Amino acid sequence: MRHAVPVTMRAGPSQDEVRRQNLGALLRYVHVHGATTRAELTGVLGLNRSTIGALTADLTGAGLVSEGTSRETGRAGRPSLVVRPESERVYAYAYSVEVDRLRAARVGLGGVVLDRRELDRPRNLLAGEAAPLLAGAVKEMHPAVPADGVCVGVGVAVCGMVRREDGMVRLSPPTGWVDEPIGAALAAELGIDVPITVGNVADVAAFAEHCRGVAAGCDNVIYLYGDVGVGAGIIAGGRRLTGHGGYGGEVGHMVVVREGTRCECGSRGCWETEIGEHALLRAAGRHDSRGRDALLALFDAAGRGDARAQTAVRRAGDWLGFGVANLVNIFNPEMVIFGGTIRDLYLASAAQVRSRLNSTGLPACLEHVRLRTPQLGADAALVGAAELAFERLLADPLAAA
Amino acid sequence: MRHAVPVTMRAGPSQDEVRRQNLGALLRYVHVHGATTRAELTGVLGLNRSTIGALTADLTGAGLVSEGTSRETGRAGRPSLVVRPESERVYAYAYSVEVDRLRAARVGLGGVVLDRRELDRPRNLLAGEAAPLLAGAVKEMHPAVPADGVCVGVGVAVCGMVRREDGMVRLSPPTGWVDEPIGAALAAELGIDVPITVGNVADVAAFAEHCRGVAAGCDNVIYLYGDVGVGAGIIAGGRRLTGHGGYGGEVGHMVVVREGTRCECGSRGCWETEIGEHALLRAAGRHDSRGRDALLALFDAAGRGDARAQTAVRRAGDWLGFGVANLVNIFNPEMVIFGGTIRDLYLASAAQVRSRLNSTGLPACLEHVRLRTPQLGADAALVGAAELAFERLLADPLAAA
DNA sequence: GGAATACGTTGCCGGACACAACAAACCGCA
DNA sequence: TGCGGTTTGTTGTGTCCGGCAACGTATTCC
Repeated sequence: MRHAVPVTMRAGPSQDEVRRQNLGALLRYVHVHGATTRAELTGVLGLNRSTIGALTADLTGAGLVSEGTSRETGRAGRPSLVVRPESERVYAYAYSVEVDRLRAARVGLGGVVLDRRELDRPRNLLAGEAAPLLAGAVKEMHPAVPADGVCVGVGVAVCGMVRREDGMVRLSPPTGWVDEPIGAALAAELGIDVPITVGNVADVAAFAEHCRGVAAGCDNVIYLYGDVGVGAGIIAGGRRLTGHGGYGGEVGHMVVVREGTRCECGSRGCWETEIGEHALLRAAGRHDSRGRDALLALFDAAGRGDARAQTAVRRAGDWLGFGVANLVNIFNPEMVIFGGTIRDLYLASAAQVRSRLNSTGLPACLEHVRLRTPQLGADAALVGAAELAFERLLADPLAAA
Repeated sequence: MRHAVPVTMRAGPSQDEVRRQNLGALLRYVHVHGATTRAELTGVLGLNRSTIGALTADLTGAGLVSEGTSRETGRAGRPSLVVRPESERVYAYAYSVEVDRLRAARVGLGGVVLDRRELDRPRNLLAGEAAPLLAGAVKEMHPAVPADGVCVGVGVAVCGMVRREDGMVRLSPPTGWVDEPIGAALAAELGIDVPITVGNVADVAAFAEHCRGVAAGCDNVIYLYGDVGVGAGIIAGGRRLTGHGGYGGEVGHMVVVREGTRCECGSRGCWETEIGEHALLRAAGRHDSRGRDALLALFDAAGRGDARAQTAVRRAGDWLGFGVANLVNIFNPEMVIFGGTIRDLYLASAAQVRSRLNSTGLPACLEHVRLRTPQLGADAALVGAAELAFERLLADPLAAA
């Protein structure tokens, strides 16, 4: 008996899909690389001059890009027109829900942060209460939007497990959220009729670094992100690894000590019980402190020679290298990026990380791994969240504009 | 300073690429699903009747498919022509290099094994010596090939880490291979001028199960494969996870016990030191035996109530569930398949596996996971290896034929 | 045996890109 | 300042591909 035939089998693209893809490729290029001459686009996209001309005409007509004369090139020949993204006019709203902060930004096409608001987030603030605050920030930013501005979408970054299909936050120990429908709540609160996409912080930060950060051009990347817990955004074969439900990348709950410390997730010995914020502060005897500042103070103390702090940091660095080695063996990535608090831990214990990585990783997998810290800084989550929204535009520029 | 512009940026497909993709989609469909009526193809591929007609005409002209009248359908109307793959004429050679066996097969388009040879593999047989044997098997099979037969490629499955770019076997503890260029050796030995693709056994078996086995239609799959060691073939987002160099999926060397048993890879406490063949036999006190038969005898003894065997099996089952939980948390797959000796271990200790998986896996990740055993049996590696070779044909049918 | 149904085939159409020819803009040099 | 060389934008033409509609054909049902 033959199994059920899948309803959709990807056939090749039809005529107009070719056009959509080419428009998307052109727009994506100027979105990622900034203003670009038509001559350069011809070379990079491998299309004919006339085709590039037609594509830019379409995009200009839709108000997504504008053309201008280039600065003097110093070379002979007619100067090529420069295509630049309409960063001021075409934008997305980006949110980041963090442990103790709510952040909102208006991000222009091309990845520029045009405007931003930040609020403290009281502990135990649920999605239903956070949504009005976030929507309020947007309303505050609204007057600065040009009259002909067009919002192409909303992206949200949350430090938790997000169901891909509807943006439900299934579990987020740092914020205390369990099954909080932040996507739906925001949709109800914001009047505007644009799609809302929710993603995990580590995922979107990885996405951002892959688009326009250290990992540009790398198709196999693991981005470790630590706040209270530890998560990963994984790029495999150039695409985000989301898993079936959208929960992929929960490396913080990879168990590394069989009957180890109890974890918030209910299991024991998870990786984050060894390299997370709590673990480090506890190991250093600082049971009462918490938060990123406390962690930085700890690293600082270790740097200044505090023996107990040093022991705790080295131990955590060793565990960091251990987990990274496991991930490297599983994924064979080209680059591992240490973000959030993990960045600080890595910088404070690079020797331990490398040592353990080299002893535990398979030689072949270690050959081309580069260990890096993020390039985009604190805005990575916002830029990445906006990137989620822009994806829809880039997939079909004319329809979304 | 802007980073270096990537040399290639995927533009949309050109005109003839559309044709290639549609030809590939049609050929892939009949390759995977067997003989199909043109009417059904019209529905599944979403193309017009006339287009399907033109595509099949092209493929028929290239000798890749043939058309015939269908059996009576019982429905009114003119019966649709049936498109079937030219399984007898279009074929690939598939090899499998296992611990103690060398296997070769001629696999027809559609995935049918047309002919096969098996040889014992003496321990310590290197690639340079294996290649002539494998080539000899092909020469033996040659007389049975029809006069107008066309070989579209060669695929090789090896139980080890394979460099993707050139098919070099970097490390294969079971066979004792280190940096053995099996791809190049086979290319030199076989006179035929066809591309040779080498892959890891677990990878190709996963590929086969994803194409035409239990995992058909599942886009996020982990296929665990055990022989002496343990590896995984991983399908993420519908595509094989190869990693940067091709070494992805080495889950057997995920360390689960920090300073555990020494592993052949040089590290300690790797997962396969707890669930591999050696580990099981050792734990059951059967230090002198080895190989799959010994393992089956062990499971048999456990099933009959042998206390020591039961303890060993349950313990290994628990570790199996433990590692699967880690992988499920990282990948959020839709299905986990237990193949090779891991299949037997799973069947002998399903209760332990599930119990540990449920206690260690994150609830959200466990929601839709299905645990399965392979559907393709012992031929999975050969069929999968052939699939590697067919991939090139399916990507551009007319050029490859 | 005729009506109904479903399918293959053919010719035509519009969309998309490549190509070639021409026009435009810039540089360098005399 | 003027001219050739160079590079690029623009426009018209050609080719390819898939959709569409009309027609012919093969089968079932009544």
